[in-house]
Amino acid sequence: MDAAEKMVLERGFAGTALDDILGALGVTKGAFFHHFRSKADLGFALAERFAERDIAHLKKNLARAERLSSDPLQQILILIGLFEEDIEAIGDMIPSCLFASYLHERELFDARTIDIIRDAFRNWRATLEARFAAMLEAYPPRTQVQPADLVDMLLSTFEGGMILGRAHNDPELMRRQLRLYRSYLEMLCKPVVRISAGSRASAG
Amino acid sequence: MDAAEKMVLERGFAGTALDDILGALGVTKGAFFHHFRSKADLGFALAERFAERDIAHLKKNLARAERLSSDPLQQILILIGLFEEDIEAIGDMIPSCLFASYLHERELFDARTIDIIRDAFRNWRATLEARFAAMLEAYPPRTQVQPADLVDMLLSTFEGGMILGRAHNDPELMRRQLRLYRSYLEMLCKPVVRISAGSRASAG
Amino acid sequence: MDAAEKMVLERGFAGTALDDILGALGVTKGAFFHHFRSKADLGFALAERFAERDIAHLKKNLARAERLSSDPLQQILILIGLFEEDIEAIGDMIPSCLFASYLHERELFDARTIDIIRDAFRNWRATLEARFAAMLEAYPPRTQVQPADLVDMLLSTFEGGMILGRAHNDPELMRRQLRLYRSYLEMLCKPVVRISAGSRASAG
Amino acid sequence: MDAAEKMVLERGFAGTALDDILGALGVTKGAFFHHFRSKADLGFALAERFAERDIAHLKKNLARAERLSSDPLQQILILIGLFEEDIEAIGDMIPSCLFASYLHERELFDARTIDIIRDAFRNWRATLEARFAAMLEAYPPRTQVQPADLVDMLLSTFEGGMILGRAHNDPELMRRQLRLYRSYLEMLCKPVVRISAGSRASAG
DNA sequence: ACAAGCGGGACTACCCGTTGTT
DNA sequence: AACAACGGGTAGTCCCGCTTGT
Repeated sequence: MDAAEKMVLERGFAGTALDDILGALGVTKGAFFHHFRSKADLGFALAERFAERDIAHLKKNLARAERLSSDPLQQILILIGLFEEDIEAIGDMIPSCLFASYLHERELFDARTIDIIRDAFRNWRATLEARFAAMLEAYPPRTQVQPADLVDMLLSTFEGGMILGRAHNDPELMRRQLRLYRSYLEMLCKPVVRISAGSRASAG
Repeated sequence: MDAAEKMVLERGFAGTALDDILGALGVTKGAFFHHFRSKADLGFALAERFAERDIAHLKKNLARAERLSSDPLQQILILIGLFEEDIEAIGDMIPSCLFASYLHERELFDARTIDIIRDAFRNWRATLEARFAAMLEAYPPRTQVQPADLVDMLLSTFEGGMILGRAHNDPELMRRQLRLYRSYLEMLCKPVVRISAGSRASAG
Repeated sequence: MDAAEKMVLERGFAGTALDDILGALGVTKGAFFHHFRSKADLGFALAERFAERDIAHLKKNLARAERLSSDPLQQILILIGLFEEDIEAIGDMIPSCLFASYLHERELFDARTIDIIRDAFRNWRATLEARFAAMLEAYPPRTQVQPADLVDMLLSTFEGGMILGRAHNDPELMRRQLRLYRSYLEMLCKPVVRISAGSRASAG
Repeated sequence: MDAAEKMVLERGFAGTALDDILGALGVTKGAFFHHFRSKADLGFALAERFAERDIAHLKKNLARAERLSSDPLQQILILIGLFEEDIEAIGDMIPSCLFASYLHERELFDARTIDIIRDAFRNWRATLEARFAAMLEAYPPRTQVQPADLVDMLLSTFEGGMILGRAHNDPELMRRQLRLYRSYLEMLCKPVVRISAGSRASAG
């Protein structure tokens, strides 16, 4: 199933033949069709599994961040940092998102599968929106922003970063984008300090 | 060819049968294979065309932005605003990027086609990096940032915004993200307002 | 598979559509491609099978000839006679050689398939050369000849005879050629009769 | 047209696409179909041309042989020698016979084209049979043979030699077979001369 | 629960011949 | 006389899912 996911991420769902997956795994058709009703069913299961792992990953890092700090801003900054670490951990491989892949072949999937994807993204929002709201509450932003948009911006940084990373074949690219996003949040939430002369804040 | 692109964007390349494209256009296979050596050849031509239009679109908006202001920061802010307008103009349809689609089926394409994509992204960098550098020169940023990363962040906002927009079926999403990106640049480059009372920055 | 061979022998490999073969056999394409990777693979299998039968046929007749006589010359003459009988047995049908057919479409086949053919011909040489050498040893020939060339001459008589037989639509033609070949060997190996005046040898 | 013939000899007629021939020649379809009604028509024309050249080649060498000697046996031996020379002249290339090629795809051709081939072979017989008869008349053979069979044997040596030559990729093979054939004729026709002791005839 | 083989259809590619134009 | 473009049909390949047997 990991193998299936990997192949789908490299070739797309339609571009991955069942025979290829099964051949690579040494599984026969008979075995496959015992567990899945159809290829679309496998697609659905892959999406479900990906969504579960995805949200579990988020939850895990979030829990760690919350243990490491009780400050709403710090929690979020740490969360992003943890994601950066995770990406670094996988080395030179550029991660890829099954959801993005599916969305580029949207018409091939039934509504059920697409719902999984939408729910997954909503789950991120549901999980993080309150945290971002708390952060904005605690650190009034210089610009008025919606917590939901900040969550989307994080997800967008993931999705966009993966695509750009693949295009440039640069595993570091996404981490740089995440750092940029983090510095954005810091800047957004850091109160202006200057008294008189035009000194300038320098974020770390 | 527009039709072909549209179908590929909805179903992916492998998921789009030649018959579907040709049937929709009323073209016969004989005619098609007279002009293209293979389906992959069509894929290449689509990528080429998309890259040309993509960069032409950037150049056009960039030229307009440079006519509207001579300030480096303003030019970039206007540029982003023009993109927002363009997105608004297409209404409820959520735009999609052929490059992202191809990258999700990367193994199906030959190196030549993938090169087109990488070159297109490099072209954005090459075109905008100097402008962002000029902007940072004129408006020293609060945080040290690389111009190239800011360009990537713009592209990432496009790519990520399209994916999220599709996931939520929300045509407005990407515009909100672009506005967020714009406000980020403003914040980054706007000199610190000098008030009196000694508030304090707390960096992480 | 017999049907496939027959059709290929009448129309050539490229000239024989898979549909024709499958249609004649009542086999579906799905079934076919389950057993063969490609049409070329069928071509290879046909060549292999033909080579096996070919050499088995030779070996069988050779064994029979060796049982029927212990004289090296007689063994070879008998061998040729057995081939004549076999040809006669198939009646009015003119035999045809898959190898010759393939060699006339050589560029369509991969090296692997062509190797099968070359090996088959070498197999004839390897099997018969020693016998011909023994024959020449026992019956010093009037003219110096190489055993390998005599083997080739036998094969050439087969190949050429089949082609001429087809051209003239004359099933007897090859048998006449084989008889000619046999009489040549007899003449070559029969010691000169010593009489007095210029009498003449008359072989049967 | 030479190019067409060459391609057909390497790939067979069905295996040679019109587009390939035309592409190799830089000719367009329009031009082709002005001169030929169909591909089959080209096939016919190729056969005709090949037959003409073939018989012209025979006639030319025969005329030369007849100028070089007035003895019927010598004429034939010289004729064969001239063919050997011609084969040697083309170097390492192994000649191939369009007729044999066509006969291996017989069902693809109409009767008209096959007739060309049969007539060509008959033409050889018609041209040479009388000469062989004269030879046998002048030099009573040791074995009773039909002149027509000796002609066929010559043709068979050509056809078989070409096939074997290709199989072994040995340009010399056919020449060795022709020499063997020549020595056969010499042996067949040379009167036995010995008076007493068991000397032996040596052909040259 | 799994394995092997098969069926039928769809897909890409190709190929011969034609058509309208120059 | 020649050409570019095209049409219609077919060839080979593949692929999903079903059937049958263990």
